[in-house]
Amino acid sequence: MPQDRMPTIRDIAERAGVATSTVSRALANPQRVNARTREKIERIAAQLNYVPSTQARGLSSGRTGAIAVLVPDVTNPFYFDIIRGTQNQLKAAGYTQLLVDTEEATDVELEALRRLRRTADGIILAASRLTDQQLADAAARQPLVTINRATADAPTVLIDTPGAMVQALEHLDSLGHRKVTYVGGPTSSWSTHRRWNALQEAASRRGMEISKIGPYTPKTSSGAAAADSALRTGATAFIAFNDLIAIGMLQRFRERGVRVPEDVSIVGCDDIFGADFCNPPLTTIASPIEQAGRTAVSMLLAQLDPLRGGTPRKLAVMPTHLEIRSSTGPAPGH
Amino acid sequence: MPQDRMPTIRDIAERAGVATSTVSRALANPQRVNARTREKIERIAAQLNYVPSTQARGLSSGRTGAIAVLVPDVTNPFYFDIIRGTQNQLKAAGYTQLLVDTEEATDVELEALRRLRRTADGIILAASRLTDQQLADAAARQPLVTINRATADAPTVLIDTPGAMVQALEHLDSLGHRKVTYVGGPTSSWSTHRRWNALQEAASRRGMEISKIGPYTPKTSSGAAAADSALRTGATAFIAFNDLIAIGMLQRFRERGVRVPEDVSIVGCDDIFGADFCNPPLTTIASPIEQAGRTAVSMLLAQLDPLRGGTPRKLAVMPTHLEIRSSTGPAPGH
DNA sequence: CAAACTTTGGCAATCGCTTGCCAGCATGTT
DNA sequence: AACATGCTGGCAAGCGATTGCCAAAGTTTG
Repeated sequence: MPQDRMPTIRDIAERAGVATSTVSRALANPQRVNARTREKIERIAAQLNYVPSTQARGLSSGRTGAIAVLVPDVTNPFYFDIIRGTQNQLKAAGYTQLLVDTEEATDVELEALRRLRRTADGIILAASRLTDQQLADAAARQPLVTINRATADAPTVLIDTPGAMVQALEHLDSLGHRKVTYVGGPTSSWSTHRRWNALQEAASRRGMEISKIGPYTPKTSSGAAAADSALRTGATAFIAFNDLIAIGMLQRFRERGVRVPEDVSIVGCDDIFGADFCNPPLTTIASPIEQAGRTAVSMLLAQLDPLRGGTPRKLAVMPTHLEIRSSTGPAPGH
Repeated sequence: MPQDRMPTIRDIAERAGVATSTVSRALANPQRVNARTREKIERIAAQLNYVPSTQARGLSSGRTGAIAVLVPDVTNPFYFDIIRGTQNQLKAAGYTQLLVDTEEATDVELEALRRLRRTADGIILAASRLTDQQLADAAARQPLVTINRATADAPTVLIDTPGAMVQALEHLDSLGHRKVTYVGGPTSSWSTHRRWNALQEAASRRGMEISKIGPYTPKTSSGAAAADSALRTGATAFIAFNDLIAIGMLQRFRERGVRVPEDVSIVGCDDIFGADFCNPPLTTIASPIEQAGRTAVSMLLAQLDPLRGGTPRKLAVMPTHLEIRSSTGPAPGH
């Protein structure tokens, strides 16, 4: 692999008969240099197939040109969409995306944050497992935007799932379900508490009976246990923390011969890839996940150079809606 | 955001009363320095919450500590498993993962490769759309490993899908299908040609009739057109380039009232997330995708420091098998 | 035509860390 | 006792870009 020394601005400078500083300016600051000189330099650069060293540039400028995206689990389709959103927007802005999987673990998250302090210009933190204090510390050290984890210390993108939870409850109510169970996500997840609170309140307002089981890991494989446990609550409808769990439950119900939606109804959350083609297709809370990723990037970039970005928003709330498919139906005996 | 100047080895050196070179060595090359000095330095470093600058380190050492992973489409679940695999292994080896979406476009891929020459220590190129010549050039410039794209110029990880394609054909044959259609992927995809060739050969050996339609974009949304077109071939069984297309076809058949597997059988490829819970569950060619990602990383790292890695392998072939579920059944009238 | 600007390009310091080379000292070897 | 070795740690030269400051040349202006 004979990768001969890469050309530097110095090589260009020599061939062009100018100083390196002129080359640097010609490339980064075109109007600072005479058009003829610039063209000459550009020509030589192209000819040498010159690529500036991000490293060296970063050293003097203090920026790395990279933004890190931290997600709890890269394989969770929910985060795919986030990543797709950030990827798009970052590329458009000329940034590189560093993808980090924090394995749903606080310490991994903290360690990543620490290392990245020098490696990335900013961080997008999806569904952080950190405490308020830890988040505040992190935000004080580096530009940060959180997704689905509100904090006073950093701009946040929230997907308004709780809002649609209420819709889901109404939907179930109108189908005659009086007793509903919420299938909770990981205890460390801020979202699951938020959703449960919204549900509780809405249920009591409508005089519906609601209970909670869990916590469950947000994977389809948790669905079996969740399904069994859910059945024991005696509820006729279940609202799952997310689609992964809901899909897992669907599979388990099928195994056990419990018919959906004839015997029980089930509502998922997120409308991830697969929610529309599982069996039966899942009624779920659809969220503009990808857009959340894009918005997070915008908010972060605005924070990075406040000059251009206008007033940086501190909070963006993404609208959601209930996507009714076939996993919900009339309560038995209705 | 008052991120006060970050501590450097110089700060540590001052407090420890040693030279910066000693600090550098204490941190990077522990046995090169007296134990007492080292401990002192380590203590101060911890106390200052020191994080070395990857940039500066890279400048002098010439390595960036980052590996780029290029995939044609981040939202394709197939690549997500690859990404999960690389992510795991890279983290274990202390590398950072740069994720780049090449948008199934040759020029985006080339440009990314160019930029990354200075930014990453090595590249993992999944399902590259490059020509042999372009690949050879890239491989000559930087350490490179390809996945599902064989080339003589770089180590390669291949998923032996063609092997299992033959199994799939046997399976269909034994169910009485005599006429099969292959639903092809993008023309620029090396894999689709490879699969089609394997199928053609196996079909002629077994005296089965095989035809091809396509190309189709590997998304579920292509499935509708694929399904309609597939039906017109008069075949009773279809083998799709990948699960995404297969799942899209499943949906379309359902819409059109074509029963699977009673009327037609369909085989997917990759066994991605969702293949087991779609309706009906998809018979597909299961591949150890995540392991392919891990293997690619190992091969790349072996290439990066040949000292440790032993003989770097030039080719790894991942075994596959046919996962029979419910989308295949006896041919009509059998 | 001189004073006052502008434009253009070079010099050199700097960013934070690594590393080759050397010197001082403690040990070990004849 | 003289000399070869081995440990440690400091000096200083990079790595490849950016940028403040300055000077020479070119333009405007009064």
